[in-house]
Amino acid sequence: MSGDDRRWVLHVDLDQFIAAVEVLRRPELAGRPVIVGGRGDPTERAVVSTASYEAREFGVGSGMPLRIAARKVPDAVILPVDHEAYNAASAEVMSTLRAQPGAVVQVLGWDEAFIGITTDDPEAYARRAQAAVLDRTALHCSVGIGDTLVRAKVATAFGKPRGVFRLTADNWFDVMGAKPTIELWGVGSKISKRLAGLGILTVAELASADEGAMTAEFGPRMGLWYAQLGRGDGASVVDDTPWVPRGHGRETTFQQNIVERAEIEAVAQDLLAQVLGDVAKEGRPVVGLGLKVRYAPFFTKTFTKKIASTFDRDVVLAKTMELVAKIEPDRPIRLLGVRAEMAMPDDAREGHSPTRSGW
DNA sequence: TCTGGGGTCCTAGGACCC
DNA sequence: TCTGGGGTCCTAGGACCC
Repeated sequence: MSGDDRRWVLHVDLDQFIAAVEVLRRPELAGRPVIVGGRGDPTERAVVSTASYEAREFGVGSGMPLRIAARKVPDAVILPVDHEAYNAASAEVMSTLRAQPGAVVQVLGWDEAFIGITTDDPEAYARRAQAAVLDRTALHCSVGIGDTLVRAKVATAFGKPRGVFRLTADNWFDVMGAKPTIELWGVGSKISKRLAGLGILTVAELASADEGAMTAEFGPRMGLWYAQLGRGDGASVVDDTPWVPRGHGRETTFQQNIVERAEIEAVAQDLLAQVLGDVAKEGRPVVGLGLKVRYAPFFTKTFTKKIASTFDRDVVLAKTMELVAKIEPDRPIRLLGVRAEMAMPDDAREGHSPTRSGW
């Protein structure tokens, strides 16, 4: 250990993770445009989960309707989503990261994680982590290095693919200051438009935005949060406290819109049974229910209901059907979703497990 | 061109109580 | 009569992320 040891946040992000996992088990696909989404049938209602870099050249990206993606890349290989395969690959990646010396690992999703470390050479540490992941899983990743979680997360994009990039208070404004606000993590199309309405177009402008104007527009919490985001400031401690899920939900989009009451009720019961299966694994009681309805062509409505804490399936079913009864009759729906909120254990009170507002 | 599925967190506004 | 004030809980919806 030298006197230059400092705490760093690393953000590790696998490159085209889902497509890469598919290519690994089907090596003949290497170099071809691969698109993974839905059940792999581009005539169905579904969207792209991940496209390989070869497919991205044609303008295909995550979230795009599969139908459109197939049209853009006529000779693409289109594959169904295989959760089990990605779970297994993800578990190997995360265990490799946890095995790095001194690493505190906070998993963000299938294909990304923060690592908290103390070192005098974060780039060297990042390169060793990349090599370890490649050696163990044959998957490539990019690493962002930062002095806060936000800066590390944003840095990763500049390291892609297979690279390393460092973003700290020293170079944040040089790198990000002139960029549009939508490039920040947590600012999407809606918020960036509202910011533009306040005359805030760039990250630098957001960083120095008037606090009063921000809280007036977005509320006391989010207003200050967005301004902080513009500065890249915020938490710098990686938290490896195990995640405690707040609830579980299932939803399904119908290939043809449905309207029959009996059919809607049957689907709701089926979704609820799946949800309760997931909930049962947690061994925690249900304290709330939610029903999501997307009326055709595209208008979403949600109904929620708090209930007395219960494990009783009949009670939960009856309460769910009360929500189903609120669905407008004779109006075609394209999506139905059911969600159950669970009681939080005492040791996972607010502030204990990580939350976005803590970043 | 037509928009999945699984999540989290925040806010506005109404209901209700004292 | 132009109709308090504060607090809490609940519902619905918005926004974002992977």
